Amino acid sequence: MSNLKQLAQSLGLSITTVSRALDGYPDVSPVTRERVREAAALTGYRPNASARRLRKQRAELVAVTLPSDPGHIGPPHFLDMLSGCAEHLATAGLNLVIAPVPRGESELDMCRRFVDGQRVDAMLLVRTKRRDERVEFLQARGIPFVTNGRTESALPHPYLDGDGFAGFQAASLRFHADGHRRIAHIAGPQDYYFAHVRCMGWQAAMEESGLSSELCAEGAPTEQGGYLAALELLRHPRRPTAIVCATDEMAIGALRALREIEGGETISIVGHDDLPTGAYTSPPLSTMRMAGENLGRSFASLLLRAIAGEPSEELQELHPIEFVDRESHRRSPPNA
Amino acid sequence: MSNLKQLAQSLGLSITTVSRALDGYPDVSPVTRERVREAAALTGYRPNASARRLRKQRAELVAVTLPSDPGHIGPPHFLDMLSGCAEHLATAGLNLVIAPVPRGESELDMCRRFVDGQRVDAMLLVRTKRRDERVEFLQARGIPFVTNGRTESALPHPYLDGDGFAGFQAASLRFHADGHRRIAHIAGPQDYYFAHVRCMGWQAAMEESGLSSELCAEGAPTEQGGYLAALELLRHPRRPTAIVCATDEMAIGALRALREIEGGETISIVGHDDLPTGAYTSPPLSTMRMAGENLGRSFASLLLRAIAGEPSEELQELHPIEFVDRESHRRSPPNA
DNA sequence: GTCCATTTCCAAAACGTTTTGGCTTGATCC
DNA sequence: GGATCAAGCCAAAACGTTTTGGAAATGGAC
Repeated sequence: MSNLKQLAQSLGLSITTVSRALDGYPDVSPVTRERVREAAALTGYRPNASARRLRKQRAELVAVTLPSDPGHIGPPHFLDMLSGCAEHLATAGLNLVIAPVPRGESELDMCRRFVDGQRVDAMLLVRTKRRDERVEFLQARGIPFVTNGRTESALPHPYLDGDGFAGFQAASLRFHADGHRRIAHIAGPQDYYFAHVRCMGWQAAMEESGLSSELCAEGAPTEQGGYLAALELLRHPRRPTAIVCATDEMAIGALRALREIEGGETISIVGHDDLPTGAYTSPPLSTMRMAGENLGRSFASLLLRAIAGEPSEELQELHPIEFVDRESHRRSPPNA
Repeated sequence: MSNLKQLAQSLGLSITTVSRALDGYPDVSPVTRERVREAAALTGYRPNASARRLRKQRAELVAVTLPSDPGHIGPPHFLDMLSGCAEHLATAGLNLVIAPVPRGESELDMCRRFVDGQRVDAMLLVRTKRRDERVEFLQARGIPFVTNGRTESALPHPYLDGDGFAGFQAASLRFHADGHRRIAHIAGPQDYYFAHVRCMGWQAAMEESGLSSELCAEGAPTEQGGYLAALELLRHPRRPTAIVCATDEMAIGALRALREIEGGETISIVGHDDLPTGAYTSPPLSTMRMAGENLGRSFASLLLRAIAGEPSEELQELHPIEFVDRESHRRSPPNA
């Protein structure tokens, strides 16, 4: 509506003075400062965002790219995370834009568009792959970014991740300690870092316990993927007595498979993500979760510090994994 | 990186010509146009977003405000919807920013901030209440917007909604036709339009069938809310034999209550939203859903048409509700 | 050769802010 | 009384685009 020029004219002051008064510069007398502020509040003046952005050479925007597999963008609580992130970014005057990748375009193209048009000050990357071309691109361009999940990039970069290796190792060892000797893993697609590292954690536990690593089935990171993978495992001549699932969604699909197969209810299972729904499945799903609350806020904080120029090495958070014990991890103990 | 001036200089042309060549104006000769385009593609030139926005007086942004109840922002597939919306908006050069409402601030304040700073060209409102101050504000300001869900506003405004009344009426009548005579409703908070209208649909069916409307319990629109409401209903001296739940999340909570109570497994239940998880509950949850695919795209389309100035009356979509029959709606038929 | 129309290009203004580098004014100091 | 200084204000430039209103060159008609 109103702009600085009109406000200045109505006050009989220059644009400069009004601008500086509102920004609290010391070279404006307290009395004029107050006068300006009152007038601004009265007319509901707010600086034009585009103009400020142009002048300050900052987009005041952070983008997060969303993979566009229909139906499954990360875990359902992902939006909560984004929301928390956006909320914290807003306190620094930044807004979060969501940028789904249209079919036929790569996530890299998306990044390029945002970066080259100077549309964003930083980017948030999710679903990192072990070798992630987005990371390489942004590193080359020198654009601040934070990833949700690590990568195998040669150069260090800011990330926030859970220690999936330790988590899945511990979960598998727990099953071993409970007497299980045939412990299976339902793995996610191995080009994703998180899926790979969880699988490695399970494998390490198997080796450590002297157990076989043959009971591993890979599937899509969805209920359907978990369901199919579980069916595959259950076809094995010597069935597993416990299953460690890469995600809760996969675990929920696996639970369905267990219900459909005779004797399936005696098989223990554990997932990862702590989906709200997990408490309401039958049996209630035992699971794991990244420790720490309000992770969105942590992402925002990392982003802001990356924008401020802090070195990448200091912007890496590896959170421990904690167990959420419900019932599915201790069904009838194995007697074989 | 590079800007129009540099590009123009390197080509020995004026800024004007380069700009118009890239925009395909007819007063640039085909040969120079090609020359310019090649150079632009080569250097990866993209116009500075802020500058264009300032000059064109458009923010190229649409905001969606997110209520900040921790843990529950609409149904889990909400992000899919937003993603679809953002994707379609992007084809028109608009980006979608998510704007969670910080504690201590109202959704109205958020709207005001975005609108007065000319940060957005339009807004998307979710979780509409029957009387919604955001709607009133935006109408007064003349800012384009679309709501997810109707309101009781005096003036018409663009919306996209499911016909909850008809859906819940039909679901309740189906139970009646199946022989149920004690049909309960688990309702959401009644100041939300969707919750209110679903409750009304159930009530209408009760009247139509000559049944009592006493079996109604209200709760928070979460698993927990549904769980508690179900427990309340089951304490009634003459239990319901069927329950119509305002949302799937509430229905999933209610299912848990049914499992905990003796004889609960004979009670039929139906939800609304068609959450992916519903197919994996025990029993698989029968539910309802708004007809139409890619609703996000519909939202985007409505937004674009609202920005283009189409009258509100033509931007109202009321989608029918369709049933998704799984198992929970036909447990052992009532014999009382 | 003159005139007109068409093609092709461009200088300058505008969008609304922030920031630089002053300019006045009045007080203080010697 | 002149030099010095601080306080308070401001004109103008800059950010990078789009758009307006021509200007120069070309070609054709007479």
